[in-house]
Amino acid sequence: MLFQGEFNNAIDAKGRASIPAKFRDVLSSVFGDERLMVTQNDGGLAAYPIQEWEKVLEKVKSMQASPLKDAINLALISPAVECSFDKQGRIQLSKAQRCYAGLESEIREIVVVGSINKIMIWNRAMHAEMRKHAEDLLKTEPQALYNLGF
Amino acid sequence: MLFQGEFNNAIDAKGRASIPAKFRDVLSSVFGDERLMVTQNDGGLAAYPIQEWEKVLEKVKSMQASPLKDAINLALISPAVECSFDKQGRIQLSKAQRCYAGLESEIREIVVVGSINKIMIWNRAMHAEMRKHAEDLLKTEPQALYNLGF
DNA sequence: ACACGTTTTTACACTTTGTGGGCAACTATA
DNA sequence: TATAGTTGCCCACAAAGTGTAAAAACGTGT
Repeated sequence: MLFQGEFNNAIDAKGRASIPAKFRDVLSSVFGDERLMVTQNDGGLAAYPIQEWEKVLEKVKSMQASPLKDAINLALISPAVECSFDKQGRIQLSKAQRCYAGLESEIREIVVVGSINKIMIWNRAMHAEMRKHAEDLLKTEPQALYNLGF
Repeated sequence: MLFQGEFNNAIDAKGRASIPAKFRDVLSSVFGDERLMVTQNDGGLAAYPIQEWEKVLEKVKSMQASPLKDAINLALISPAVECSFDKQGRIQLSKAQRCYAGLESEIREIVVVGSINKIMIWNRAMHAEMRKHAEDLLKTEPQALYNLGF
């Protein structure tokens, strides 16, 4: 369990998103490298430790050519940008990234979510909606949840 | 029957929730480990002994991909954070957790409820309403209750 | 009902983290 | 070459989290 938990942080007018200190600690202690590869996925931004990103890249490279591989390259690999932290623990998101993730100028509220080997960044309102949908789905499956031990 | 009973405890201004000593005793005597994984569920917070959480995780991991699995990851797994006790028997809840559970700054009153293999934490007012709804439902099923021996 | 030990709450001081703003260097454009 | 926009760096303040101590509340057994 590397990255875990949800954090209600902010993005400032310049597009700098602050990342929880916990996550930075994981980066430097586990990976020894505070850089992140930030790409766009599923309406939000996904930030991978460089090491993890390399692993993903290898796997994609070894796929044989197919429309799926092309789509992965186009939608996930190409948009990825390397980011590092400023002294206040923030990463600078590009305009394209903010645009994709619905983080336009006035919006300050984001959620930073640990997701095992990567860090997700969402517009907070969007994330709340996704969570609501997820919870509605869970409510229709009480038995399944019980069986899983929840 | 591991965790059992309701306790009207408090959460302080910094978001530290005190957990009944009884539950801590169960943690150290049964599990030999006082850490908890605290996640968000159903409007409150659910705290699992690490051992129990691992079991749940294994089961979820072994599910095949599906919308239900995605919902579980989004709503239950990702928000989970490991907590341990301070010297006064309290756990620090994150801002996001308090926000989710309706435990904003001024609210001090919580209920800590034992629920077999996990500990639930609720805003006390919210819990009172849920209980009321539950009781209303029970009134519509007197025969079922009688058959159960109540 | 009382005294004792345990548990819970309150209070305060201190550290860390997060946020906003200013300034200068750099880029791209016209 | 001027201009506007972007990026990085720095500082300072505010908010949040951590730790400790002591008071208050609670429960137990006598």
